[in-house]
Amino acid sequence: MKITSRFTVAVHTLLAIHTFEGSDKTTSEFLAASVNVNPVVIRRILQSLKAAGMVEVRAGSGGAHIAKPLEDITLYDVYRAVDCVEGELFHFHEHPNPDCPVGRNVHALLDGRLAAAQTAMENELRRTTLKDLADELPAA
Amino acid sequence: MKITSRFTVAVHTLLAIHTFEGSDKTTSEFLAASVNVNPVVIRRILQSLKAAGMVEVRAGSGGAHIAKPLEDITLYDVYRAVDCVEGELFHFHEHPNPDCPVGRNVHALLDGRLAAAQTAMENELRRTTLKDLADELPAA
DNA sequence: TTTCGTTGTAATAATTGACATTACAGGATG
DNA sequence: CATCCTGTAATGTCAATTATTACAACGAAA
Repeated sequence: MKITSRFTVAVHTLLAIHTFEGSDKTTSEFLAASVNVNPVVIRRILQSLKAAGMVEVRAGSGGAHIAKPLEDITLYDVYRAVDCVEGELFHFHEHPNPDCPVGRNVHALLDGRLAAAQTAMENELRRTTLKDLADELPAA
Repeated sequence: MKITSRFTVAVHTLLAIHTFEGSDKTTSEFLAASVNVNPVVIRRILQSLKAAGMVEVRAGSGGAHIAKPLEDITLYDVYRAVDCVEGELFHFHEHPNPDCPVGRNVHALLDGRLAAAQTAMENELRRTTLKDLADELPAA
């Protein structure tokens, strides 16, 4: 099982807007060409990013723009914005047998550990900002 | 997107074998009753655990047994054994536009960071052994 | 104000993976 | 050899992802 590509597509999209706004009209179609997905996919992701206050999208005239300094957007923020993982990363089998001492307790035993693992991953995503990435991009 | 429940089912299964072998015949059907899944699911997971040297399963006579000290089995080992995540946790969009400076470079920019996040999660799983869990189980 | 390019969003389909379930051949043991 | 089991293939269902078409609403410019 993999985390949906919405996440990497969203990061890609933000970097592309940053790179091209000013020189090009960053429409969903333009962005879709860089990412190589359907423009509708980009529009939906832009909606999520807009809801998170990261971009501004103009309805009629077209074009998306960065609405927040890149150094204030971490990979974790994007990950959250596009909702890659609803709630828990690990999937529990729902109905262990309550009449079994193991079944009755697995959930409690594991929950904390699994949450810690997920948090460790998420904290690692917090360490990178989009500015870090933009700075490493060769000049357009 | 969630990581398959095979992982938590496998941990549950190992703990159940540990708890009941000696007092009960730990057949796939018996274990399935504790976890509350189909016995075939258990048999398939037992195959993975056997391949990883964690259990021994007897073909004709029935019953699974722990084949390795619980303190030598970490959550990470189980996670690996059942192959929750084939390779990379994060899913990349496969064909970004190579003619775009962003498309050409996103992969390289992100790969290291995403791998670090995944590793952080996996390292956290290494911190818990099945013995830790078994010790916290109320006596059968 | 009409036109034109874009966004926002619904509807639909294709694809994929998980999990359940049935079925049965082939061990092991009394 | 009769009886439990395991090992595994085949099939079905369900949910989530992504692609794609279609179109109403919107904004700016002619």
